[in-house]
Amino acid sequence: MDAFFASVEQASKPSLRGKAVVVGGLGPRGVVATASYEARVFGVHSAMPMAQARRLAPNAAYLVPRFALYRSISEQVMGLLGTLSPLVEPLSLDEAFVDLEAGGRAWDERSARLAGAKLRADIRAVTGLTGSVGLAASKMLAKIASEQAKPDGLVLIEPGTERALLGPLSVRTLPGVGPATGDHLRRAGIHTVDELAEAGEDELVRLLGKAHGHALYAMALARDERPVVSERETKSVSVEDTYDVDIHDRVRVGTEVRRLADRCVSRLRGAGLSGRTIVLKVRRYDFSTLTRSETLRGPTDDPAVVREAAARLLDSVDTTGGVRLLGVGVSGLADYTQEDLFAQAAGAREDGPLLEEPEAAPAPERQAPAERRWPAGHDVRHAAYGHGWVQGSGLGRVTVRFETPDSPPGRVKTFRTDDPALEPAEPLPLVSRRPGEAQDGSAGAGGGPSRR
DNA sequence: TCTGGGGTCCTGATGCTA
DNA sequence: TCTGTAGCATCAGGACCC
Repeated sequence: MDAFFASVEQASKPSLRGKAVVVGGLGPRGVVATASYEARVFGVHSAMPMAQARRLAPNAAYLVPRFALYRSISEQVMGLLGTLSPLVEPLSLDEAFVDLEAGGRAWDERSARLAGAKLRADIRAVTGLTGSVGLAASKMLAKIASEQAKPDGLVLIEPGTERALLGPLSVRTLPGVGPATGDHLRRAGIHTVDELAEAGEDELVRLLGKAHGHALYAMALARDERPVVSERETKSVSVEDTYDVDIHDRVRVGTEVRRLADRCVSRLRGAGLSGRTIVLKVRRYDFSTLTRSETLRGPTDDPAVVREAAARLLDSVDTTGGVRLLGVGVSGLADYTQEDLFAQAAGAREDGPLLEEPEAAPAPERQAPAERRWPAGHDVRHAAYGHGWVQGSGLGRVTVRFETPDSPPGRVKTFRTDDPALEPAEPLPLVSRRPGEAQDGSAGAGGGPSRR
């Protein structure tokens, strides 16, 4: 999907269509999750600090992500992919590989193109959004093709042309080559995929280590035999919070770690999992990050056990100077719990039950005391004016634009934050459905094989 | 007012055990 | 019984991805 989060926001808010939209954390330490193509013109891109984005594009709309909405749209799109093949490998909410051969939907260039074009039309019909399709003989090449296809396009890499196409591209084009590896290779005089291939396997292994060296050499020769895997087991579950202001108080650090442990266990249990290894993550005031872990005798999903382990790990960490981030994770997962953990839990169990927290609970320092919160971009309903979304709030006022996905751009009104006529609302569907129409979007989808 | 959150995979050091 | 070693598990950190 193209600029997925920002596109969803533009589809649901007519006044933002064609405008620069930036979705991400709005706190002092937020970063950009997605920028619309209009915002990218100003140099705004993913992972950029929000403060920098605001300097570059002061007039853009800044919105917080609405993951529940994105997830529901993602499910519609994945449903469409599922009609193409039993082998669909989601990479994220907005990306997936599809093995079209396994679905019997494509057998040559023409049928593949047809399938890809139909898929793009179906995505647009069902979600109102644009998606790009990369068609190729391997996952690596399909991924590169889809990057080239964005936005709103389709690119097919013909068999036999792969090496000629890859050769002149930057090594950074290859999946798995990030800033560090890119720098490493540049210092060795390797800039392009051709130069990577010329360097030879032994040299790449020497430079980058065994696994990365072999893998990169194979990719440079356009060799990628990795299959599309539809079922992937979760390997770890973790939660972390970055605090608006560094925490110096050791007692407070302990409280936050317990809270994170509970949230982590909550997620673990929600997934029906338990785990053996507890991991504590601490990012200090100077951005240095350290992790400490402890492996138990058996898997647990007991909040008291995880809390205790996290507290023990915290004991071994120096937090003087302050911490900006804390995280708790569990790995070594199993889909059962070992009841035989009495010895470990004996001292901890009296700590009481899991403190359930709502998913979007704000960290305490972000929470305005006893005031209703109106996050930018979230939907609201007003008794007199109908459906709208929060354009901004502060100083006891909230500004709302009244419009819906299929209305023209709407008018703006400002209310007191405690106005009883105003209440939070569920997002509306991006594409209005006619009576009797299928909700799952599978009607008419018969797409074809494309790799993604 | 630089630098989120949730993941995966790899590497090297270290210690245990057969 | 002692010693050397191969292999494995654990731990910490780093790179990468979306």
